[in-house]
Amino acid sequence: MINYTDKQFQILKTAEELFALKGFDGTSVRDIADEAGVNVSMISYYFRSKEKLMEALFEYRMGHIIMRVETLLKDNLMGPLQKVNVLIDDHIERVMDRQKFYRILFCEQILNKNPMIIEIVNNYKKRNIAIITELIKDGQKKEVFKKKVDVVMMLNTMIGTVAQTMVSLDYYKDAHNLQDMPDAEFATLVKRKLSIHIKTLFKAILTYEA
Amino acid sequence: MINYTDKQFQILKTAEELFALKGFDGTSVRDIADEAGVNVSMISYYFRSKEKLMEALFEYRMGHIIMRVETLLKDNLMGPLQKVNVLIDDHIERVMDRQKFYRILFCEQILNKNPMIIEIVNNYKKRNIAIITELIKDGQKKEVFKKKVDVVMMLNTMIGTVAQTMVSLDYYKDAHNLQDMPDAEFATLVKRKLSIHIKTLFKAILTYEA
Amino acid sequence: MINYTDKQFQILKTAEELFALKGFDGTSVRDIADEAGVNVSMISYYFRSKEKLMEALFEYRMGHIIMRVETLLKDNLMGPLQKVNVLIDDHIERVMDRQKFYRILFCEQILNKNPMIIEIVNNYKKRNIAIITELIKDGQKKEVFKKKVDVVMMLNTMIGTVAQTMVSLDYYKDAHNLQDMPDAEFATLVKRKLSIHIKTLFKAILTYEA
Amino acid sequence: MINYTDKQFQILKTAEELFALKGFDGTSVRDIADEAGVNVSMISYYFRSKEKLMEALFEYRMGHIIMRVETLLKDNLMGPLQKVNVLIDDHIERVMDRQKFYRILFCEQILNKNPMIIEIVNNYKKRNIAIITELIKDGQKKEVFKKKVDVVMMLNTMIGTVAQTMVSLDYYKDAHNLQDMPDAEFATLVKRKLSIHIKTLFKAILTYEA
DNA sequence: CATGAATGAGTCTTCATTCAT
DNA sequence: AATGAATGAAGACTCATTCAT
Repeated sequence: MINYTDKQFQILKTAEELFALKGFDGTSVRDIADEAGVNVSMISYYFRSKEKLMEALFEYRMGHIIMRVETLLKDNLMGPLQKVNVLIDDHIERVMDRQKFYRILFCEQILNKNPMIIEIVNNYKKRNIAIITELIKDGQKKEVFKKKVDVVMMLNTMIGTVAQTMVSLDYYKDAHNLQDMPDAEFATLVKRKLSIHIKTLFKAILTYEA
Repeated sequence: MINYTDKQFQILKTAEELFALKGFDGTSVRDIADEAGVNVSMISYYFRSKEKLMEALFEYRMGHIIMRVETLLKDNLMGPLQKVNVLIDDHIERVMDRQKFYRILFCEQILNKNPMIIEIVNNYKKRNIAIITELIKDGQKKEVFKKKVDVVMMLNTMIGTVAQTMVSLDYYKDAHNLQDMPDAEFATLVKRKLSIHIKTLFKAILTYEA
Repeated sequence: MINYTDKQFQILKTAEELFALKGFDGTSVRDIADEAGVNVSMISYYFRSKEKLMEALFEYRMGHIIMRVETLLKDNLMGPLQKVNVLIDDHIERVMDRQKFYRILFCEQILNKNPMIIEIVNNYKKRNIAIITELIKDGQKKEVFKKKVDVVMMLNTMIGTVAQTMVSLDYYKDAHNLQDMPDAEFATLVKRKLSIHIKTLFKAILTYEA
Repeated sequence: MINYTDKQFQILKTAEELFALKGFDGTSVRDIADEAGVNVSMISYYFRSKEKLMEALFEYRMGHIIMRVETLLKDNLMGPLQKVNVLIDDHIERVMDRQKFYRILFCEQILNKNPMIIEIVNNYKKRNIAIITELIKDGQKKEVFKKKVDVVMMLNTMIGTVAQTMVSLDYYKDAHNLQDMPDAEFATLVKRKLSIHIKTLFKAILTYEA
């Protein structure tokens, strides 16, 4: 994990903002430099190229994410379902709190142009699947979970539902006339809705007999 | 619905291909022209601008989509759950068969730069919600569905799960060592998996008492 | 003098309008075609090229002008000063009534890119000088005009004053709060002002002893 | 008043040259760049756009002009007519010495497309009228000038005569077989002719009783 | 005779990057 | 270490004209 100076971090943050807003190709290094209040040449100087800047952003954000997940499941006091629920909340929390970055992530995943980023994303996915698989096997052994569970689909539902909810936030706000609700309150509302919804889904897949 | 000449359609198709692959801003009109085997100026000539080309693509694809949905639910022989299942299969079918277009759609939805496209998408979403809401009310009246159903979340799950599955296809293929499976067969496999998965989820939300 | 069909004349008229408004290079053949309600290819078809269209316009307008001047001075009942005054009024009338064309003419004269047009203009100027010189010599013989008269400067004053007045019309209207005066009335007003002004100037140069 | 670097000034000068020769729309930024010996992108880099380059040129030249006029009339030793004469000579000098710029100015005035330039020109005109009006009122108070004077027409005559003379220089040279006269000498000749001519005109309008 | 489709050269501008300092 | 100037390549788009029908 590289330690960035204030200026470097400022660039990174601005890049995240603009990439999320206008896409990688829709954002010029000049845009970033202007918005960040630094000279254009600084970007090449610090990050080598626009592409490497993007990769630096991914490394920075993904690094932080992975570290958080690690410790979460070592707890021995929680049951399997409880752990799954924690995982769900953790994911919701993470995505909703880092919406800008996740917008970039989803876009990049769709286009999958940059192989370096694809690899980062795939590694992350692999880890997640491994962890969840482990968890579920444990739950099956303890006979809390049913035998046939499609982990990949389950994850796709979690990730996809949260993503789709995130990109529809504006629409949701408009549709429910919540324009005046404070952002923080609205975020909490959505998170709670998501949490209940996905937990219900997962419980259905994992525990009920079809 | 405009009738396109062969050449115009060729451009439209190529644009879809490249936009899906490299994004709107990552694709130059020259790329499209070269790939489509036409002169660069033809694009401006036929579609006025790169942006209008994109919009033309959206109008073309969305027009076709909307027409299909319309007739689907007028059938009176099917029960509410059956209709929901038909809707799910229709959505899966549509997205998986038009992956390129849906990649563009998801990207645009994330970035939401072009207001004209946002409107098209929102209208589509509004229609879908209206249709499903109608369907569910009918099911509730007939006492097949439970009382409290969050339609928006349900749709987000359907759309999100399919989307997430689509963008993970490569990963999925690799993870399951299915590189040698013929594309058509693989597509059928994924569609079936998705169908079962989402139907299970929906049945749980709609019918089981929590 | 070529006889133009309705369509050809329509093009010619539209070209005059647009050349006067946006200059030759600022006007595209497509602009002209659209405004004239004809197909783009018609312009090349009828006039060979954009440049030839301009030349056709000049031939058409200049031809008409020359014809009018010709007969004006054969009258034997008018004295020399009276004839000069008629010439002044004729010039004012012509320029003010064909402002669009004269805008093009002045611009082309300033830039003098097209040699063919320069020649047309120079021929016209030569004729004017010849006629006036003749007139003045006659006046000098009759001892109505003083001996030393700079014909070229005199003409420059007439042409220049009218031109400068024409291009300043908008400013003039604004400066004198005449925005509400009907166009025809305003035109008459300006013409009268110009007429008196230039006649006064010419009388001073031609008759008074300095 | 911006201070331009050598390179920027070189571009400005070349632009003036080419705009005067081929008009604004007839001159491409590539023309300017090539002629000025700089990279094409430098023009956008320094001046933002071709249009802004034109405006920069106008600001530069008009700024210099206005500064000169300012001090001219504060002199208390000259009489009103003398001051008018100084003004005439100043105008002649200015236009003849900056022919290129004034060609552009006249063209722009004719087409009046760029509102920013129109404003600059109108302001200049307003100032001139104000100054001259002041001068003439003074002359009337001192009973050197007659009561009724049309200041606007007077200015139109001065400006128009000089302009018309300038654009006819080539013709004039040819007509009088002065092709061999050195440029400087020819310029002096024309300036003197113009000076005498316009002073005569103005004296007639201002002092003689009609 | 008249025209809609088509084109390649050209338009201005912006791009990410490099260079000299 | 940091930066303002500079650049060539590429961006989308418009141009006047031609050609097949």
